[in-house]
Amino acid sequence: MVHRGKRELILKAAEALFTARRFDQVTLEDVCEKGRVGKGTIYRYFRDKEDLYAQVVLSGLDELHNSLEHRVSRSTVPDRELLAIAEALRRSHCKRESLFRSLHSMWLRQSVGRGTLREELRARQRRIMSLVSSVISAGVERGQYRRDMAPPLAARMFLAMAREAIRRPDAEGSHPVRVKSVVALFLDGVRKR
Amino acid sequence: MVHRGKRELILKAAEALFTARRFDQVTLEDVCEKGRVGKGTIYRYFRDKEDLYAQVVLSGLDELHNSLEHRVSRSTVPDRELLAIAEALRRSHCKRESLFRSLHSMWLRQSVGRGTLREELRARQRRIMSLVSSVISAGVERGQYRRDMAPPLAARMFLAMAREAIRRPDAEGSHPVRVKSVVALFLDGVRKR
Amino acid sequence: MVHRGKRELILKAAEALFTARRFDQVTLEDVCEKGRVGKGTIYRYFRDKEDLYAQVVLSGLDELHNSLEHRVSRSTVPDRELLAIAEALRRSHCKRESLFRSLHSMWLRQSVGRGTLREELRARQRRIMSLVSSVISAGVERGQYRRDMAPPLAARMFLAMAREAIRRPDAEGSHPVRVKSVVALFLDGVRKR
Amino acid sequence: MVHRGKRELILKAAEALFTARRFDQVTLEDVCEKGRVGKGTIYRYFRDKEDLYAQVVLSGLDELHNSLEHRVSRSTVPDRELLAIAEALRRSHCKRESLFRSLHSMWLRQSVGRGTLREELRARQRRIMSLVSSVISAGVERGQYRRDMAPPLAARMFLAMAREAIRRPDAEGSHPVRVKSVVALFLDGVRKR
DNA sequence: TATGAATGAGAATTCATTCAT
DNA sequence: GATGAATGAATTCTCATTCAT
Repeated sequence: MVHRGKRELILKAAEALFTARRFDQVTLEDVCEKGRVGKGTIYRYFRDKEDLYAQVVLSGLDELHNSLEHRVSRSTVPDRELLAIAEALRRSHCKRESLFRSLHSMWLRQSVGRGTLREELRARQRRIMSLVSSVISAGVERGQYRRDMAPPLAARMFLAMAREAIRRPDAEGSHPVRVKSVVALFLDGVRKR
Repeated sequence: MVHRGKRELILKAAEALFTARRFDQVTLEDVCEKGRVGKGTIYRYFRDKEDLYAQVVLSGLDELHNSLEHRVSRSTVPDRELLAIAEALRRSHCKRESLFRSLHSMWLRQSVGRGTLREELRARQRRIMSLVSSVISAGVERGQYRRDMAPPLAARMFLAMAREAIRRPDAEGSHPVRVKSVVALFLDGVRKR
Repeated sequence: MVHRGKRELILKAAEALFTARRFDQVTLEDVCEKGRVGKGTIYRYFRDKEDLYAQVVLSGLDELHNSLEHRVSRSTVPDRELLAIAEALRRSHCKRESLFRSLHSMWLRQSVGRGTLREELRARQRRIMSLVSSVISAGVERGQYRRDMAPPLAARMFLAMAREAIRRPDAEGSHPVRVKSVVALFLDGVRKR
Repeated sequence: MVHRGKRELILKAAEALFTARRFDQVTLEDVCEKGRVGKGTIYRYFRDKEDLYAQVVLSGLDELHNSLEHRVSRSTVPDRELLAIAEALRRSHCKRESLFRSLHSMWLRQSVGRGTLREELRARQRRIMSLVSSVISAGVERGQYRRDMAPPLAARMFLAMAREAIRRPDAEGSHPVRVKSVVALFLDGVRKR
């Protein structure tokens, strides 16, 4: 952390705060204090509070996407790739504990940003989605996965499960174990044969 | 809708608004207008804005739980019960379109309520969770479901998937169809045999 | 306390509260609770909160005046009468501990009531004043008191001293003793002869 | 009055207003207007309205104390010092007409401030009291004043009389004259010899 | 007459945003 | 560029007052 631009400093501080608390419970003064910058400085890098919030989310999604893409591009066995993705999500989660939960909740809440921003957010989400979807498609094409399960829907389910498995509260087993169980569940279901 | 207590009126109005917008984007004046009550009336029934918010969430979770419990208690075939639950979730969603998404995002965000309220919220979530969990347990005991999949974890996955399937944006297929697909996925996984 | 009219009930409750706290720190709800009456009832007997306040003050001054008048009319030795008045003030103080301080502070603060009320208040104060003043005048006429000390001014001083001697905080000696000292001071001053 | 800190500006404005009207009859908007500052500025210097009120009182007492101390330290004849104090009180009164009455009424009313503030207020009052008390003690030690009159009690009486003499309403004689009469009364009493 | 639920005007307070330094 | 004191628009919240029962 030799030298980081003010913008980055603010972004980090805001990320930590927006994740821990609600939008209205984070004041720009909080951000300044945490980021060790003056109040006016924020306005040099971000249009307003809303913009800062959006940038936090976007940068988080970008980072997540990069981390996933990196994993996926290597292996070519779908099962393994899915496990790798789940693992990547888990690591990303551990590294940025806080943001993850925040992203998740923003993922749902449509009310982030107005106009263009909203669209950009959607685009990032779709990008991640289709990355997973493409892995499943590959599995279907190779004849390993069921043809009657639409890959985009399956991808959404996969991500939903992965996220849920990673979230903290009072769940059984350690993270890595749960992640493995979940991938297994996704692959074979709960029903006995 | 002959006569409904003011409290209920306020709750309904607040539910609609809090779901559509962020906490800070809903003013109490909005709630008054929508609920056709005076500004002060809110404070007769709720300690403050924060409390109103919490009550909205709690009442939503209660309603959901009741709806699910009603479904579960009849059938005794786990597969069918799971489908029934998914259906109940879907209907609950359609009936209270808005709240559902809100609940979902609050489910994640830890920042609802301080002290007791937080605990109460947790309790409701767990109650719903264990309802589903018990259905899966029954399946395991009957030898229909895999023994190596912990029911509580499976239940969480099931709910995560169901929620995700029900959420609106740009997904393929109609709701009922997606719900069925998802239950199928949960039961048998994506892998071919 | 066989039966007391609602008006009296409210007055008593208000007196206790207005004395203990600032005008704005007493809500009509407090008064209702203490007086065991409904909120609307207050408005049957008093125009508004301001009026209630004024009535509390006026009734307190009336009671004080009656108590003093009673004492004065008997004795005819000014010295003794002054002592009697001081004693009466002290008793009145003990009996209605709270009101006394309140009266005292209202005595000063001009901001009680608007228009007629203000005048009425002044009238009561003057009535008490002149009662004491007449005692002093009598002393002057009898040649016992100095002719160069205007009775009205002396009366004001006497009351100011008496009040101060009676007020609570951290003063030396018991009440009765202090009262006696003060009358002595008023009669002969601090200077040695 | 080239440049005065905002804090001072606010304090002056508040002092004038709080003295003329009751606490609840002074709005912060009034203070802003009078002080020519923005509404938010008040909150940079004072925790809340209550705090502003308390600071007004404390600063008033401080100023009064300084003014008295200045007078007392010069002369060494008790009689003259008492007259000087009374004069100082009168001037302080004329200079800050309004505050004086306010101070007086707060002096009595216990309901200023909670916790520490209350204590601070008491401390200032005692400081002024003991300043006067020390002058009287000196008189006693020099054999000029009666030994049977406790200086602290006498001091309280002196201040009570001085205050009363200075207060406006409908009193006979000009201020300076009344002040002199009062000191005379304090020194020699009303009784003829 | 008595009541207290309902009301909304009005005040305190907060905090994003600006701008002189 | 960076800063943070100053601002006031916007919001929450209180509570005197009304009025249907």
